[in-house]
Amino acid sequence: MLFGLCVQCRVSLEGSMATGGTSSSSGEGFLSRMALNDNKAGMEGLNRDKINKIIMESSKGSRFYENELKKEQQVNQRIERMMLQKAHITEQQLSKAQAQVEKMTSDLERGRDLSRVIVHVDMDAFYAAVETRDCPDLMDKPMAVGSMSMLSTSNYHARKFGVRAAMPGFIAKKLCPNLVIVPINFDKYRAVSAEVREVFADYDPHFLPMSLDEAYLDISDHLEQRRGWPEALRTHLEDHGGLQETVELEGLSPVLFENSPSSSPCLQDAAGGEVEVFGTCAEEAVREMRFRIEQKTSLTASAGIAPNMMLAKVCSDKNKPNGQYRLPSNRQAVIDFIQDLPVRKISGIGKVTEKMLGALGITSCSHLGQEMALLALLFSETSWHHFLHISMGLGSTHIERDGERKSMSTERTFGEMGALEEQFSLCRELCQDLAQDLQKEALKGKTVTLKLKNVNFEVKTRAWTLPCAVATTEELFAVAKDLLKTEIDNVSPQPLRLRLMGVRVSNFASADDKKPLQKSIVGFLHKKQTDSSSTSQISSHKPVKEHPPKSPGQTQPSACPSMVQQRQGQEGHAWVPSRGGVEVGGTGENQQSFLQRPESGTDSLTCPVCFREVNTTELTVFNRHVDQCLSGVTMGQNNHTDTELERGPRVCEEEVEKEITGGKREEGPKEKGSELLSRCMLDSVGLQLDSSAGDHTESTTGLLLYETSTANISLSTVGLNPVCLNTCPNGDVSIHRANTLKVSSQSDPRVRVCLLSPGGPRPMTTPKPESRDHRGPALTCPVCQETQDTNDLTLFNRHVDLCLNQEVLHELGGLASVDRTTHTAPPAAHKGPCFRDVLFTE
DNA sequence: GGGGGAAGGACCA
DNA sequence: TTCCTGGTCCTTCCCCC
Repeated sequence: MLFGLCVQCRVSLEGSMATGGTSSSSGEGFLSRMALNDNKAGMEGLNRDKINKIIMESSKGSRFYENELKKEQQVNQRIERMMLQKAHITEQQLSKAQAQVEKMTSDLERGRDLSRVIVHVDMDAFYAAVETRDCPDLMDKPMAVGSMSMLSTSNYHARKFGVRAAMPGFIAKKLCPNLVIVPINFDKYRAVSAEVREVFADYDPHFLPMSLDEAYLDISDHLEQRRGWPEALRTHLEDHGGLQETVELEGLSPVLFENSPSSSPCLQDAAGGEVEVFGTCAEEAVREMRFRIEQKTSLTASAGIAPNMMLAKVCSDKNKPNGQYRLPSNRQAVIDFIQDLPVRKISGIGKVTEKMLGALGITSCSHLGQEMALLALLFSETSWHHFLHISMGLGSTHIERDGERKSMSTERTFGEMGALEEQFSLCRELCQDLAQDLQKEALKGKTVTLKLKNVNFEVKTRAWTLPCAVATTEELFAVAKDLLKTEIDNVSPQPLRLRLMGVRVSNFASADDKKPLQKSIVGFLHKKQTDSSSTSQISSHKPVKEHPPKSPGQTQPSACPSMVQQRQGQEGHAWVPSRGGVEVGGTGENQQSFLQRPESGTDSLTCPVCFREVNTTELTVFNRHVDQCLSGVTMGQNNHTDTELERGPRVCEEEVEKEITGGKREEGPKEKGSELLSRCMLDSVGLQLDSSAGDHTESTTGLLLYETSTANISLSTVGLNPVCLNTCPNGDVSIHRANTLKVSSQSDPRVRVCLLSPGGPRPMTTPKPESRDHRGPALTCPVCQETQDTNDLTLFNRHVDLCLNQEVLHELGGLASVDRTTHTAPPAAHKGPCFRDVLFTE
């Protein structure tokens, strides 16, 4: 393990923290949460009092110390509350809880699985070992990797002075003035880690890396095969030139395999080199793995072998460094092993939990088992279930691979920063970095969180959830900057004095959000069929056969936001509705899927690759077309030109953007821009406006007016900038696939639709900060351009709708006028921000 | 009262 | 002079239905 923040905790309430904030084991007085944790390999027998005194003297009075003090007091208050609760527990409650615990225990016992052989491998003092290997001068010196601010790990010489991971370098220097601090070099460690992982893969191709220096492996299948292996496959040549010499010179770790002597002696190979033959059992396989790692990297590893992940992790620490430990796969051995194990040894029990359990007199896993009824009454269900598993020696026997990522973030610590420009500039940089990371993994998330740590080490997080997933720098920054501004306003006129800023994206709502551009066609189709919340009606559409997914190099370009949005929209993502205008993502009957027959009633299906209608309802024929399209994309030889397939929609967008925002529109007649916009919008989804009914003009206010009886209009291409839309009375307008507008009307054959074109005549204005609350972005009406004196999103949406209605009606000949400033309507049913709230800020 | 979002914190490497 | 970074999960609080 590297960099674990493992500070020894006091385990009783008697500490004076609760009263005065400091306690002492030596009469000197110190914060227990800051005291040295010497429960680590190479730190046995240290003078803890002396070391703690130095640590406290270096820290006392600092802002960090004050904050730690505050946190310690909070924990103590938690413990006091818990003890109060405990005092009120009745015998009856306890026996009821006991019955519950017993039932669960027997259920868990029945499900105990001892069949797997799980290995946890941990490289010994990894970063320090790499640096020492590459710079032999460091061999006999106390050294650590990190900076004066923070150390990542230390070698065994340094540990003798109390220097360890997660300790600031300046304190380490006080403990050990001769300490050599080597700057961290992640690239180097990554390269070595890759070599180690190559070895892991030979034993479990699906191993689970936990960090650069740690991994879990399930070697059950390997052992199965290994039993039949001839000796030659289990024989490895020892490289004397590198490793062994180094290890002996370093004196950092014991001689190879000191703790797990080989079952077979070294033999001479034909060339005179020494070879090592390994056996077929689990210990031998792991010993071989460690041998090969050492041969390959000159670095040593420790390992634990057990029937589950929790136990394997504990076992790997048992014979560290350069050792291994196997816990036999039988129930009694597991129970015996767990009995005296300190709870703090268990992954997941940190200093706070240890302290809380300690207050109840629980320090070992056997105590945990004895007090389960009490714990069931004092802790949450999740917590006591976890405790019960630990007390029974149960853990995961299935190594979860390819677990879904839940969030992605980036943060930076710096010297005090108070200047606004600097803060906003950094915020943008962070958004940019994060956007790049998101792009690498093709991720988009709905929740953007800003993390701030002030100079007093107080951490604040402020989050905002959007109706649709975002990923670009601008999208992230639009939210993050508003969150930041709100925090700045909150402390105004004082400056916001920061020492850390971070931006996080989470709430990857669905698999489609995560990999919007890597979805197979069958996934695309199935999504539509299985998503009950989707608006699609796959009427008459049976499952379509699977097509091979495109290779990474053939994925669609993701650089263009509107295209991404469009593709997402095709996959059924809802565009959160605003009041009064169009209803989106609902269950309206007007909504269609791509595979739905066109409104015209002709028997055809729309190809999801080329977006064209195929005049058939025969799925085999349709599939053949899709196949051809796909292979055309793959081979670059489609019925359609490269330009159409690869650049078509994109080019259209660019043309549109140029038309709208550039000089073209002003150069030529207005109709030209409108025509191009219309054509491109429709082309981009392969749909056509009914020319006999479609008719549109551009107004002086930037509104594009459509008159049509039946049409599908893509909004994505005009989505480069905010788009508003509304309808005239009697228009049945809906958005399906999130960005395609469908227009039809039973009552009026000529429905009129209005789109507010992007880059319209009115620039967005800066919101008035004083009119905002702390909950989110400022609200500026995109129609009247007035910053609204309300924080209520419902009222704001209502205002926008009213403004739009007025604007539209005016454009279409005018009916009734609407007072934009009146907000008399009942509040809308939805909560939270809508699409507009996000886009129409600054 | 339950669901869900926001905020904060514990814990990990 | 100086105490990290990036991630997951859980708890608590609060609002809304």
